[in-house]
Amino acid sequence: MQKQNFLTKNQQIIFDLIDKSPEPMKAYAILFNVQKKGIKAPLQVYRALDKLVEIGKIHKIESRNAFIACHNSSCQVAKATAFSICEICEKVTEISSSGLSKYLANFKDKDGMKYSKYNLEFFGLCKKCR
Amino acid sequence: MQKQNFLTKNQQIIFDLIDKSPEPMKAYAILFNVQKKGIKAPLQVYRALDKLVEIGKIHKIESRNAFIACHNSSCQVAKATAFSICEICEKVTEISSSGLSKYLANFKDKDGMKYSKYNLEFFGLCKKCR
DNA sequence: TTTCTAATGTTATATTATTACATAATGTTA
DNA sequence: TAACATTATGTAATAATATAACATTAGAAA
Ligand SMILES: [Zn+2]
Ligand SMILES: [Zn+2]
Ligand SMILES: [Zn+2]
Ligand SMILES: [Zn+2]
Repeated sequence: MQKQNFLTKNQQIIFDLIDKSPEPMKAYAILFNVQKKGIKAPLQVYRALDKLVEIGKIHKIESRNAFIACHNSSCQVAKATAFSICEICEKVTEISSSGLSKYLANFKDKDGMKYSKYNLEFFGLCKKCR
Repeated sequence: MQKQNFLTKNQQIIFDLIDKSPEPMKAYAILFNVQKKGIKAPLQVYRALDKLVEIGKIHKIESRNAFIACHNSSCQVAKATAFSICEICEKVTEISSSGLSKYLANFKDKDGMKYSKYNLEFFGLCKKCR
């Protein structure tokens, strides 16, 4: 379940673009690409991005200020995300490891506090770049 | 060892400011604060920040575009960082858990790849805000 | 001293993101 | 249906974050 939200026109246009992209897309690159479809202003892009992030259709790669589509179709990881990022070619892969997500969801800080929301970005070299 | 690098004048001024701050500081807040000390331009701040991050004296909180001093005096975690962030008061605490850092350093992705560099940001409510 | 490198100073500009306000579409309830 | 609330859109302006380019200076090192 989840993720069956209906998207509005702008949200769908922007999601489709990100979903087709082999690499994370930046907001203004998205804007440039959707101008021919009538989305003319940054705010229109950011509003769609905010919503798409909120419902878990896309994720923001914080260290890159870029967005990728979620391909963890089965999960509720909208707010518990992990990625590997290649420092040469900038390829980003979403990690879906139940071991990792369990470990992090059960991690307790020194006050005994647990966190269900987190973002983890691993950096290294991808297969091609090694 | 490490972290015994000598800082230049600008680096020291900016580090001292961040180190005294109880919360993460943003680049332009730093700029505003150090203008009376002769640091007048954004680039001077960003250059010092880049260097301080590189040598591990400070860390960037990617989701907030802000910087905090490292207080893990003993460790080499300049490039393997974890934080908890309060979503109400924005308090940020650096997590130093050898269990967590070992787990992440030994984590293998589905290609068997390990990563010694990572950034993890947990989100939740701090003690005060709960 | 000469040379090399890292750091600095300065201006301009690029990139990323939000505020403010008006309008339209959609959903909910009476 | 009408009335109302909520969400999404359109548009312009601007704020906030970050870098490019180039000249100069300070230190290290040979
Ligand atoms: Zn995902
Ligand atoms: Zn690569
Ligand atoms: Zn640290
Ligand atoms: Zn708090």
